[in-house]
Amino acid sequence: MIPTTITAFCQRQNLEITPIRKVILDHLWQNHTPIKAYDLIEVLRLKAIGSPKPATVYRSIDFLERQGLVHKVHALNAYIPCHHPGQHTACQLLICDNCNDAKEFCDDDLASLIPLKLAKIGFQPRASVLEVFGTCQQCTEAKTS
Amino acid sequence: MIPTTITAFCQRQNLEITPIRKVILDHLWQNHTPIKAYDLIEVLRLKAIGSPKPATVYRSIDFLERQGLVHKVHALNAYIPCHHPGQHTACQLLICDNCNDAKEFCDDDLASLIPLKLAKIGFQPRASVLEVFGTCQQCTEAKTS
DNA sequence: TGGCAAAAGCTATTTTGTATCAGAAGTGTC
DNA sequence: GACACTTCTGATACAAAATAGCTTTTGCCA
Ligand SMILES: [Zn+2]
Ligand SMILES: [Zn+2]
Ligand SMILES: [Zn+2]
Ligand SMILES: [Zn+2]
Repeated sequence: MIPTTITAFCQRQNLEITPIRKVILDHLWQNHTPIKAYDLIEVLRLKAIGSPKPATVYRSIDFLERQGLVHKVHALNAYIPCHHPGQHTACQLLICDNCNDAKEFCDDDLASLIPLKLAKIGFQPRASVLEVFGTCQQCTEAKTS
Repeated sequence: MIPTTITAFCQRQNLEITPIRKVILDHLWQNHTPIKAYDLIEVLRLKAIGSPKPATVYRSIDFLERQGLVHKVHALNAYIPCHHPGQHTACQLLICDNCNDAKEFCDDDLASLIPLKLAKIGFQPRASVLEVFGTCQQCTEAKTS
C-alpha cells in the first residue's frame, strides 16, 4: 500500500523501517482520513505485532515525523502520511468539516510566500503548518446535487 | 490589561463578559506566551473566582473562541488573545522555538492567496490556521550579539 | 566476549478535554 | 407573581491523548 516513491525514499535515506513502523505507515497509506494514535495501537494489536502500548505507537510516530514521512493534523490529533517526504518544510493541509478527510495541498507559491513575508519582520522560519478547514469538492458536489 | 479596542469590540457585539471570562481574557492579554487551559484553572483558583473545574475554563475558552477573541495554538495546546477580533478567518501565528512567544501575524496577501489557490481545486475554505515555528527577531539578535 | 546504541516492552502517571445533570440568574409574558 | 425560556455556572465523573522512567532485547562492532 505504501507507494514506491516512499519506499524508495526510505531506502535512499537508509531508514530502519521496523515491523511496527511498517504497519503504521501502511495503515496510514491505506486510509483517506487522518488516523488517531490509539487507533494505531488497535491496529498493531489486531495484527499481533509486538505488545502495543501508547508509547509504542508514539515512538513510531515520532520517528516517522522526524523523517518527514508523516504529518500530524494538530486540529484533529491525528496523523496522515506525507506525499512528498523530504521536499517541504511548509505543510499545507485541507480538512473537510463534513467528511473529515485531510489532504495535503502543496502549493509552491504559498510555501514560498511565507518565508518571504516573514523575512521582512525578522522572523526566521524553521517549519510551518497550515490547516485549512472547509468543505471538500466531493462534499460540495454531494450537497448541491 | 485588555486593550480598549477589544473592550470596545465586546460592547459593539453585546458580548456578555462575565467575571470568569474577564479573568481569562485579562490573563491572556497579560502574557506574551500562549497559556494552557489548566493554567487558567489555576489562575481562577488563585483569584477565588467561582469553583474552577476543567469544564469551567473550557466553556469560557469556547465562548471566547467563537467570538473570535481568542485563538488556540494547536501545536502547543494553548491559547492566545486575538488582536483583531472579527476581522479575519485566516489566523497566522509565529511561534518562537526559543522563547515560546507567539505573535499574531496578519498578512493580507497571504490571507487572500489561500482561498484563491483553493478555489482552483474546489475546496471551500471556512477558516484556516497557519502556525509558523522558528526564531523571533529578539532571539535572533540575542544569539548573534 | 564485552560494550554500545537503537528499538521495543512495561507500568504508571500526567495532561488535555467531554459528558451529563442540576442549580442559579436574568428576561419577557401573561 | 407564576410561567416558560435562555444563558451561565457548579459538580461529578469520565474519556482521550501523551509522556516518564526503567528494563529488556537485539544487532553491531571492537
Ligand atoms: Zn508532506
Ligand atoms: Zn468532504
Ligand atoms: Zn486573530
Ligand atoms: Zn523568541
